Amino acid sequence: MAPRSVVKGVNLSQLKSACSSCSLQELCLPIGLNKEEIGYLDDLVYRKRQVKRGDHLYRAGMPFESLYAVRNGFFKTYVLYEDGREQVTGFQMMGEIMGLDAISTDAHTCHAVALEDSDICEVPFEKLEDLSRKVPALQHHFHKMMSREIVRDQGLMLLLGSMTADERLATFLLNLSQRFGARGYSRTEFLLRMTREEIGNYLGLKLETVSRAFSRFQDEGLIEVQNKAIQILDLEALNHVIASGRRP
Amino acid sequence: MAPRSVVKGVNLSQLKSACSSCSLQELCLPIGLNKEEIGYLDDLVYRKRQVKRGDHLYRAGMPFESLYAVRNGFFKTYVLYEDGREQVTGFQMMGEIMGLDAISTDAHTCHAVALEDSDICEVPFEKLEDLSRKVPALQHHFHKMMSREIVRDQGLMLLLGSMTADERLATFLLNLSQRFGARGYSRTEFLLRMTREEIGNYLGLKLETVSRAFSRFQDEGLIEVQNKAIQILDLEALNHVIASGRRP
DNA sequence: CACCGCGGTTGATCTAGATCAAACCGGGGT
DNA sequence: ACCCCGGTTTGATCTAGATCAACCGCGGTG
Repeated sequence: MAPRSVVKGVNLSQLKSACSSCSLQELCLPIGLNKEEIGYLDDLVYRKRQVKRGDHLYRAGMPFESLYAVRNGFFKTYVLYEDGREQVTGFQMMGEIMGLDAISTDAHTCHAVALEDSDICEVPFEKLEDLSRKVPALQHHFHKMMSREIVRDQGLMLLLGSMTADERLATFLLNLSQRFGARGYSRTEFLLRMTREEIGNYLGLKLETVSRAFSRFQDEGLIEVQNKAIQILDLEALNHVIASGRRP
Repeated sequence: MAPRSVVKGVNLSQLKSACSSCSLQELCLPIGLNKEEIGYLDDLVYRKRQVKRGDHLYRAGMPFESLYAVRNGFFKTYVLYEDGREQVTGFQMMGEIMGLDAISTDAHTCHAVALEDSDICEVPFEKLEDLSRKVPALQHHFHKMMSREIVRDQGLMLLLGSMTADERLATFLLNLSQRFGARGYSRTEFLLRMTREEIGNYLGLKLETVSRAFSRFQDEGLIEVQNKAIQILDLEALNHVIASGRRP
């Protein structure tokens, strides 16, 4: 109720740094909120929770109440269909939002599981809607977030619809590289938190095909793989694989 | 400015029928707006335009100002990538919304072309945001619409990532059937407004594969195809193709 | 310390769908 | 009536990736 809350354990500078370095990057960082408005946000994001590796943050069918922002760690979201088919719909890292799909039906349509010990912020959706009615900048930013998710999915469609295995994997690696880079981590060295099978499922490939593509890239000097540890040796060449690279 | 507008050429009952029968189905029909609120909407949807078959409603890169609701007709949206690759991202019919992807960048990311002479409603996005700040039901409904688009795209991912050609086509036909049905048209007889190539692109298949699948379905008595005219003879069997049907 | 088991790599084969090629069909224009 | 021409069907072949199968390596556990 109190419009601002300077108390409550989180002061402005902490929040600011929380924003830019992790959790609410997507939610609050890019918009020109004034201090008072940031105070609102402080009220909004009320529960910060830990999720252990392997634990589910939510499951399909659970009533939808909140969105979740990854503060730290790594998640996988996936859909399970009646006939047992599974589709990984995304891997979320620090600063990214989960649960947007659930708004449409008031129930989660996918499962979210932590691929490593992670911290999340719970964002009660009703509060977010209330607040975004009062803060146009927040409203607009939220709409952009949803729209960005749609664009992301459309990129995936192209990938799944018309790329070769090598192109898919190169796209995947470059996407991770870019996202790690944007968060201040190395663009060229990182750990894959997911298995080959999960990568394959996400990219519409079998795990053997993923493994072979990794090996091929390594043989050609594009990357260095050691299990989950990836080092990109030649970003340029990896980019080249995608555009007209490896198709006949 | 005027909160309600009983004048302006469109009275309530007309609007109502416009809603349920076509344009704003998705936008206004399902929510419990009161009369005054519907009056607002009347202000909002200000331009109704015709788009001739083959004409583009918008093109990628154009500045984003409005969403568009299909009142009548049939559209295709597609993305063109740098290297010339093309991905059809959807086919929109009466009552469906185009342009949600553009919010994220303030510019359209895809092209929209009419597959037959069509009527659309232009919905200025700024006005929609203004209004949805005043009308919570509208706000929530708009969020649901965006979310539904995300869920739809995730369904496409599963299709593209793990279905056989037959399953894809069956899914496609059943989806059309369901959408036509929901609009009061026949669930079992309709015209395909798009070419085999467009279907193939959408489903991640080549046109020959689409054609062959059509022929196979026809041979097996599931459907009757004559060029663009489709008649579904056995909905049940078509459903069966998808779930465990045609995979080894 | 030996064992187990999961995740990963690698090889050999198989196949759905792509590609190449030819013929067909139907509607609009001269 | 004829001829085009874009869209479609159908056949023959090719191939990327799936499938099947064997093996490796390492981290946890009795």
